[in-house]
Amino acid sequence: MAKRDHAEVCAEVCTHPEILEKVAPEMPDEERLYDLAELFKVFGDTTRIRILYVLFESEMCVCDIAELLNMTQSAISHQLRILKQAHLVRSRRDGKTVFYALDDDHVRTVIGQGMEHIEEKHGRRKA
Amino acid sequence: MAKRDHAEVCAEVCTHPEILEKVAPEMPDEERLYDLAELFKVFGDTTRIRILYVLFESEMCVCDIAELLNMTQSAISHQLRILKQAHLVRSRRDGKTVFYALDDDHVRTVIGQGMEHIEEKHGRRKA
DNA sequence: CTAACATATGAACAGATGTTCATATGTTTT
DNA sequence: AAAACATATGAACATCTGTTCATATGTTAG
Repeated sequence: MAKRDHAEVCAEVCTHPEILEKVAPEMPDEERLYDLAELFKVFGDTTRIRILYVLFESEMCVCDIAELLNMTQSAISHQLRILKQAHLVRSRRDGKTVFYALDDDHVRTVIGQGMEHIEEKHGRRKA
Repeated sequence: MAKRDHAEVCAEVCTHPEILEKVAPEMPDEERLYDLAELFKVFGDTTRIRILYVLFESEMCVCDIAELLNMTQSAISHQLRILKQAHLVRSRRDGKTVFYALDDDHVRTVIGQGMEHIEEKHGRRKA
């Protein structure tokens, strides 16, 4: 037993294999982690972030959002669909127009934390 | 003044233009919003989320992470670079090995809120 | 210095993503 | 019913993203 698979050598040498055995069972299901990444993917687009910010202020129809963000109605509609599927916005129909609003308080928290993070790390004003 | 550009008709008709004027000035700089989206983009990948989760437990070297997630050392290293650029992890060298750890408490908060969100919306256990 | 090892990085490729364009759906008005 | 309007959606296209492969960098041991 002089040698094993080359790929596995490190795990036995470079640090503590007992950590691996401790951490592994603590990991959430693959599916949960996948869903979580999918959720953040939704936040990870400028257009969608801008839409969410706009909706912080008040509910709004597709056309207003498009006007406000200076984008196509189609583009906004596509993005709203994604936001809705992620349960970040909800919609309400009133005649011809459809109003969108934030669906969830987590949106504010998550975005707030994100903002705090970048202001702390990026935009250091003083020492 | 019977008609204007077709594209702008909606904004004057479908809802309240005064909202547009109220909301527009409340929007953060384009640059801030861009940075925010960039940050969430970093969270929006399964591999990186898994890395962050692993680091919840303890600091760890590249090789251990690769082993734990059953991925290439190269792939992990690439992702760690992205996480580091986003100030989500920091690294410390000890001889040949480099240890990575969470750089920020916002990471825990953001991921926590994300988890809460999906558990609430997705994984409804009962009515 | 050289060998061995842990990590980093550049190029390339496949797959995912956002916008546009054309058009469909659904609602109100006449 | 038809016209007008707000919104939704499918296909196509260009761009971005993550992994792999090969190799470079940096550190320690001999």
